Amino acid sequence: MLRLSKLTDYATVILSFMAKDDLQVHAAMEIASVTGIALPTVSKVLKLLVNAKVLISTRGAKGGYTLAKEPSKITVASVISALEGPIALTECSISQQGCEQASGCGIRGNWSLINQVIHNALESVTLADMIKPTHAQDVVRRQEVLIPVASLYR
Amino acid sequence: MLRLSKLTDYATVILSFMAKDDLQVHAAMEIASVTGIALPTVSKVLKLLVNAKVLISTRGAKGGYTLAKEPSKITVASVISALEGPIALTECSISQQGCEQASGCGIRGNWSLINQVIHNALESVTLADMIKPTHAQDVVRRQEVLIPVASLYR
DNA sequence: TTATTGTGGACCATTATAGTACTGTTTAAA
DNA sequence: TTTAAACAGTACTATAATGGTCCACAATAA
Repeated sequence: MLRLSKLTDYATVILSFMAKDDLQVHAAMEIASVTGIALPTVSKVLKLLVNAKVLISTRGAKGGYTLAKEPSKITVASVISALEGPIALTECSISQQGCEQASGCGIRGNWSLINQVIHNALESVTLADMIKPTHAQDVVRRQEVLIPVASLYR
Repeated sequence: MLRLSKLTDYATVILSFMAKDDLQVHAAMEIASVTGIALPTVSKVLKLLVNAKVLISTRGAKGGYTLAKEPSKITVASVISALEGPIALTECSISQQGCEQASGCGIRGNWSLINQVIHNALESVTLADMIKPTHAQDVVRRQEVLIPVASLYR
């Protein structure tokens, strides 16, 4: 369904929480309790975000995670690719290998065009955009009770 | 990986074949042998495309499938949603139900914006666009050997 | 009436995903 | 120097989604 994974969804929730007080160090435990996502799962997501250089980690006591850049420089595209690998709708868009062989297939070239459009769309939205309210109604609703993300998936 | 399913990929291959001689009726068997996709799988895809009103089917002997509209009026978005359901990146974009409850979550409103952008991108590309060569190099390569799609997935 | 062709549903094997656990490494602080 | 806090890496399991196949049924042209 052209859907992104739960982990990616979690990542956006986690990052938007961290973006609220940029620069501050957050431990995995803290993030888990605030977001309502289980600790091991939070850990997994954070690790992936560190590998993708979206976050910076500090080991040891008083350690934790910080944003690697300011929210306005973290793109949605980078978050998605951190969690799900390269953004590419079709198999052949990733491995040029397979595509070369099936070069007779005219369509495949055009998929890359579509990929480009989508990638641009995701590249143009940043974490800073994600945390600011879009619609008037959302502003109103923001004052309501905050429900843990995990409860959505049940 | 934000990837669309194999079946969707097959659908584009099948549709692009059918678009070459619009109006003509093609039996599932014929399509299977031309594309190199197994007959049962082709059938499955065709059935879904009929349900989504992308194709029209004729039963009985000499029956088969035809495009329901001209290629320039069949959008990539309609093909994708035929195979994979509604195009929506996040869970809450589909079921307003769950989203209402978690209205405190500020991010979710912004996902719908991204969804919109992507949907528009996919809506703007038609089957007619898919079958015409995009890049100069593709035109050259088009003369090479044609390899069945199925072989890409192995 | 018969052969041909699509329809609908059910089914199973394979793979991907989500979630968890465990062991190791680093470092602040006592 | 020791200890506890916190991240790192890897491996594992259960569940769900996907891909692929098959069969009994319905429709239609010859």
